[in-house]
Amino acid sequence: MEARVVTLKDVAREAGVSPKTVSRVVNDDPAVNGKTREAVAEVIRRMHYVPDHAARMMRMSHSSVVGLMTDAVATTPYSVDIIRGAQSGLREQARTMLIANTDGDPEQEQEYWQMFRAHKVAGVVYATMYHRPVDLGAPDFERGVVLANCYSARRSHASVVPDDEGGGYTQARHLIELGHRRIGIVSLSPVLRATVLRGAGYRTAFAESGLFYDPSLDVPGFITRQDGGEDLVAYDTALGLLRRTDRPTAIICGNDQIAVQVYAAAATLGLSVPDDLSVMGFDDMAIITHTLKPMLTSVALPYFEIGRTAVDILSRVNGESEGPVAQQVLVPCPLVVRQSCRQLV
Amino acid sequence: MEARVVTLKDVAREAGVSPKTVSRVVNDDPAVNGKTREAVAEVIRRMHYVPDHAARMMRMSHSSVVGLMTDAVATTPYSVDIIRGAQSGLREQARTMLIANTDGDPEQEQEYWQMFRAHKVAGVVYATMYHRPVDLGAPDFERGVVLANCYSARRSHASVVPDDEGGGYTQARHLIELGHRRIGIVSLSPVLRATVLRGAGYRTAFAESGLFYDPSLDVPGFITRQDGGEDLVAYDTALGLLRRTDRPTAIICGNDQIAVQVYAAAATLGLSVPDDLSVMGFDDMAIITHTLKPMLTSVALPYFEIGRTAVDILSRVNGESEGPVAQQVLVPCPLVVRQSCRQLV
DNA sequence: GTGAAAGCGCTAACAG
DNA sequence: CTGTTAGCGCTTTCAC
Repeated sequence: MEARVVTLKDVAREAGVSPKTVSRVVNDDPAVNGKTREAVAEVIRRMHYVPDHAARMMRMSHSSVVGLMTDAVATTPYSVDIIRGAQSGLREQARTMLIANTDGDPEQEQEYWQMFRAHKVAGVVYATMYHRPVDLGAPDFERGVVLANCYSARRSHASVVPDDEGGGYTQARHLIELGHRRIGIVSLSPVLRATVLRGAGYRTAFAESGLFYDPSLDVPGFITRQDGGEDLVAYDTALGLLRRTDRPTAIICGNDQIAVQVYAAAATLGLSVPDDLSVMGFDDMAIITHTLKPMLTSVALPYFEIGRTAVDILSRVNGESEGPVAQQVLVPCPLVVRQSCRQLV
Repeated sequence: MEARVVTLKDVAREAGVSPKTVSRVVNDDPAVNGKTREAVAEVIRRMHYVPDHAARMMRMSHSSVVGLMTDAVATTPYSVDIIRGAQSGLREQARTMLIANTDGDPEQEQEYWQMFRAHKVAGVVYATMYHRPVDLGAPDFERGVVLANCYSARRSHASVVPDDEGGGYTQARHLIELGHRRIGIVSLSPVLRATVLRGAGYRTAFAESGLFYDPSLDVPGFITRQDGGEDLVAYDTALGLLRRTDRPTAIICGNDQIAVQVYAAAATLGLSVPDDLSVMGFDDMAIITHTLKPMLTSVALPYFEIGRTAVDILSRVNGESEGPVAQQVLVPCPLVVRQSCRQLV
């Protein structure tokens, strides 16, 4: 059954035209007679002809494939949506995606850069699990590179990151609008960029409303150990916050996982969410937000949009589309209101 | 700076040998003098030569790229590990992966099959989010196809699926070994294959130990609506179970999300886990198992292994490696013991 | 509008 | 052990 794959030539012979004409039809070259085009298209369909990507790529010396390099994105529930977003954008551009997961290993990363070069990929989206600065291992990569969820401290590459500061602002602002004046914060590890940026957002929102930012109400939910591991301490720190005589009426969480701990701490003290305590999450992970009772109000990390935007920018970087090249894009983090925050009378 | 890419010929000229010799070095053909090889390798390194994948592929008429088609795997926290596993296997085979996410849309799937053909992929791993039967849209696809987390009812393709029955057995067995005799079950939607298979596992374990399987102790945690959506009813059904005068000493959950609800129901009734109630999860999703207090004992869905095994089988299906072709592979679901199940005295 | 010729970068098949 | 020749399937260039 080793049926030879049908080629351009086969189609040409069958259709009684030259290979070049078939090529023109395949590539939507307008310089083909309408009738000829139809006839050829018919033969193509009938013979199930599919253009050989390799041959085409060789001739055109670049591919319609985009490389996606990730440290652990494909690996984590948090950020897979970057991939989906990228895919969605590429589909519209009739391109496809070669995926490389480095697990954070520089050696693997080096290998994959090589591979991307070998494949002559049209560009690379470099995505990270955490929002952080990166220093690319392949400064000599010829094609466009766009960073997703990370950025180049030296600004050597375009990047797309979540607007963490805006997200923090949104968290605080929503609670303030609901009438809360005494707001606790259980944040992510202080070593994370997100923590710093969101902190700035909280402060702006507080200041706007004449609220005093009280550092003693801002406690860590995770602590990064020397060895790089993380300890989830949110239950205890939240408990501390809630045991105060002047306990906050609302708590802003660094992520939804922390919110779970805050719920638990509240339950331990017999406090009800949202009656006695409003809780605001971050990330909007469905698996948590929908599982908690009451369902968690959260600010979403727009991973899909990030992936999507990254490939859009990529096509511009490579000069294949119109518009100015955006060096840094901040994607907004939208508020998703559910039942964990209540209006204070 | 539009520096032309360095080719085999360039390297050959520079090294003073024929192109074919360079080709031999690149491909580790033993028929090359050690000294020549060293010299050529040196030039390759110096000139940053990377073999052109397209040209190579064209000549060899098949690619080193494997296609991964998924409905929503890349999309969900549950099953991304299939991708990681596949990637890990491919890396060892020095291959790479083209990824296609159909979002369950048959039209997209059709498009992507075309694309895989155009790329002359060496084979395709077809992965689904849920363990379920599939009917492939591309019966005429020439290369090997291996199903991951799904299977062909007509047995037309090799498949790799989790051993749900064994997993159910493991859940029940562990509790029985801890001395539990009265075991409740809060399962996934009864329409799911996993539910049926695990049910068989429970029964086997019960029967083995002379335990009576009481249907009234087996309640749904999710209910599938007519429109295909799912309602999480585990909190209420678990409450029902725990309010019985002859309440179970342990509950087996259909997944970790259900376990969260069971914890909540127990808390509502003032029951402590694991002192008053042992809870057994399924899936072993770190984000849940580690967040719950006490941490959840669960049976893992071996997604990584499934992806990994799928590409291993693929290389055999294509006759590129030794060993008999396995038509159906059941990957075991290992028990992960944490603190939510206790020994009954 | 259409076709003929050339060649992209590589490797299979054969010589030497 | 090494080199030569040919050609994979397509697109570019330039004729017609």
